[in-house]
Parts: sequence; structure tokens; C-alpha cells
Amino acid sequence: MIAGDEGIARWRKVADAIRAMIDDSRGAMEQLPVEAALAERFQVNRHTVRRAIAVLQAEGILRAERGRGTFVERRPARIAYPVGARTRFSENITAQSRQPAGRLIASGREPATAPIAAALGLRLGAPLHRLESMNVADGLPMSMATSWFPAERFPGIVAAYAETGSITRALAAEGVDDYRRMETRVSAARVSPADAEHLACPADAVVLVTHSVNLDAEERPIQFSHSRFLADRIEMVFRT
Amino acid sequence: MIAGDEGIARWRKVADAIRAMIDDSRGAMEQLPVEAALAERFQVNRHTVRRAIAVLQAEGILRAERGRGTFVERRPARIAYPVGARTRFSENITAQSRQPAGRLIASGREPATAPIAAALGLRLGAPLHRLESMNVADGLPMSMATSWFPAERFPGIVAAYAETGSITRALAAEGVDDYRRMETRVSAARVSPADAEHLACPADAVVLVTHSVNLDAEERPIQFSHSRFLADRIEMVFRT
DNA sequence: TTATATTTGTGCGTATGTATA
DNA sequence: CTATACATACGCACAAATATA
Repeated sequence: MIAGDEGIARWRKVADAIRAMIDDSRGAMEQLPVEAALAERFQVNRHTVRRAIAVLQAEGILRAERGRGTFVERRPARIAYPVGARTRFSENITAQSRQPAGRLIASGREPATAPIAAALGLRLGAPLHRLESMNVADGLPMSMATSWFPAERFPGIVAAYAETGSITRALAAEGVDDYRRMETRVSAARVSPADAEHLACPADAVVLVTHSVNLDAEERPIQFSHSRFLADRIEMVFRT
Repeated sequence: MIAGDEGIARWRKVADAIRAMIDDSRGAMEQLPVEAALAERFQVNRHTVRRAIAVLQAEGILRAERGRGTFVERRPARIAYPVGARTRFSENITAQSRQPAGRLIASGREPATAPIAAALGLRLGAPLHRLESMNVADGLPMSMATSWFPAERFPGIVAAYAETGSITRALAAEGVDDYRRMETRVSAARVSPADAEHLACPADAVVLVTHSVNLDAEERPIQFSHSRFLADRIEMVFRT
């Protein structure tokens, strides 16, 4: 295909060639030729083309749709998500004139594991309410979150969230007028299969993973949460 | 393979079964049976097993080595990387009794593009020094960074970095005794092929992507940087 | 040190399923 | 209903890296 490229697998060369095609078109190419045509053009088997397309899908450059074709992804700008002591999902989203919504996915009562007990200042095994939720902006899924609350202090937190779709309002219903975020730990990973299902994203999407602790006005921990934000839809902004 | 699972692809079922095997072993399983054995056990073609293994590799659960076998990844704990106004890579790393090192990968002189000019408060096309570097802790690559500095104010910044391996010391050599970080924007993505080469990581690794601006004591922007941290080696910690 | 076997990686051919146009 | 286009699955063959006798 190219001179002096003996040691490189064909599917890599095909992937590079397709990437170059897209770059060269400068945004003009919206759809890829069909797999059979690409296989013919590069003189390889259709499987080899498919492997190349698979990696380009993983890179977020292409999106294949069964029965329709393979399309070049135009990536939308990320929503900025300022994180600070007073971070609230709904406020962040409404501030960008988008429509926020929180949906209860699942909930349960469970004993505190070591890291959560430590974060919340509880004894090991203390009863917690676990709340799995999804956050949406303008109907587009943005993130999944798992939150733990001390069950004794917040007996009705799950019901309150189910009704209001907002952690802030659910906490208010349980008597917490104000709270602030203490620490946010940020990492990243591939989306889990279960989250991918809810977020309606590719199985190999990348998520920003955060762990954070919220404190009430008396500096008592009230919530430990673990959120997964779709990395191609959100960008976190920290001011220091 | 399992009753009542008609609509699910075989490779998915195999992937789920392997994931369950690993979970069930509770860390005891270090190596997977060979592909042929798995194909026999699950009564599928070897390609089907390979596809399942491919997704588990993408999830970071497995690592295949040609000629040796397929191994279960034990994931090492991430290094905490506190980010604040006074974030310095070397201080962060030494604070955890690890040995930091910065290496100059490439450099160049180029005109400011619109976003960089805006971030640095320069006119469009103003001359910049671009500095590509790699940061290492204990000999293990941690991140790649691209930094831009106003070329007129910092004519010798590249040489100073090449000599010291530290942005802080290079800026000091150029007359900046102190600086602070203004804003950090955090997202995530798959590693680029070029970065994967330098970081010696899998081609499908996930990176935390940050964009940040540093200011000198007079609040003048002195540096715009774009860093890519390997997400499985580092966790950023923001205190708010 | 040298063969040989083992194990993963690549590539092709073929067939069939499923969603879309 | 038919043709198109991507998705899944199997079988075969050989290459490349590693392990073992």
C-alpha cells in the first residue's frame, strides 16, 4: 500500500489512510464509502477494513450505523461545568440556558464500606441510603452518579429525590438548607457497560470520574458521591 | 450458552463470562486459559473469544502478550495530584516520596492561534515558544504536556527547561520568581498515538486532559499549557 | 545453543443475521 | 418486497513472539 512499511499491520495502514482522508477533506466528508468499496480501494479484505473502522470508532472519529453507513463524527463543543464549593448540577446547566433534569435510576439501603465510612465520618457498617441517578441537559444524558447519605439523618432522601429530581431540593426537604463541596477527586476511565446503557453512549466512551464529599453548614459530611461524566459532553472548570 | 439470551451477541456473553470468572476468583486468577481452551469451553470460534478479550483489554481488565498468554491486570493505586493555585508537578511528586523528572521532547517557535492568544492576552499571531515535555515519576511516565510562552518575554525558556527539566526553574531563570495557576479545565479522552509512544502505554489508554493558564505575580499570563495525564496513574485532587 | 511447541496476532473467504433505504 | 450496508460468526492458514525441551 505504501512503500517501506513492511512491519506495519494492514489494518493500521488502512486506519491511517482513512484518518488522512477525513483530515484532508477538512470537514467536507460526512460519510465514508461503504466497507466493500474501501476493501476494494485498499486491496484488502472487508474484515481488515472493519478492524480499521473499529479503532476509528473507538477514537470517536467515526460512527457506524447498521443498514445506513459509516459517518464522520462532528464533535459538538463540550459544556463547561464549573466546580467549586457551591457546585450544583442544575445551576451549572441552567446557567448555560439548558434544561436540567435528574432521574432516579435505583436506590437501596446498605452498610458503609471502609472508604465511605471514612469520608462521611461514620462507623464501619453504618446504614446508608444509596441513590443512583442520571443527569440530563436538554434531554441529552450527561452523567451518572451514585450518592450515599447517612440513613438515620436522611430517612426520606430517596423519595425526596424521586419527586424533585434534584439533590439540592431533596436535601432541603430533609432539612439541609445549605451545603458545600469539600474535596473533588478527578480521574477518568472507560464507561462501564451499565452506565453506557443509561447514557446511550458507545460502549467504549470515556468518562470523567469524580469522587466528592459534601458538608453541611456545621461542616458535617452529609453526602459522598461518585459521578461519571461523559468526557465528550462536559469539561470541568476549576478556579483556584 | 445461557437460556433465554437470544438477542445478545455471543462475544458479549463470552466477555461477561470471562469478567465473572475474574470477579469470582477474587484476585486469585492471574492468567487466562489460552484462547483455544476458552473457545472450546464456550463452544465458540476462537475469533469470538478474541473479540471478547479485546473489549476486556479496552476495559483495562486484561492484557494479552503474544507468545506468552493473556493476563489479568492488577491495577496499581493512582498517585494523588493536588491541583491548586500553586500546583507544581515536581513538588506534587516529591511530596509523595517519588522521584520526578521532566524531559524535553520537542520545541518550536510559532504564532499564537486564537484560543491561545486570548488565554495569554496577546494579539493573534504573536510569537510563542512551544515546549513539548514529558513528566516522569520514579521512572514511570505520568504525563505529556505542551506549553506556550510569549517568545518576546521568555527568549531562553526552552534552553532553560532543557537544562533544568522543570518549568518552575526554567521560569525562574527567565526572571519569574513566583507564579500561580488561574484556571484549570479538565476533560478526558483516549491517548493520541504520538503520546502513547512517549508514555509507553497501550494505544487505547485513557488520559485526563487539562488546559490551564499561569499568571505571574502581577497577574499577567505567562504560560498556557495543555497536559495529558495517564488516567490510571494519576488522580487529580481539587480542594474548594 | 538450537529446535520445537505453544500462544497470541493478522488476514482472507464464506455465510448468515439485522436494520435501513 | 427488494436491495443495500453494517454485524456476527465460523473455519483456515500463517506470522511473530515466547517458552520449553
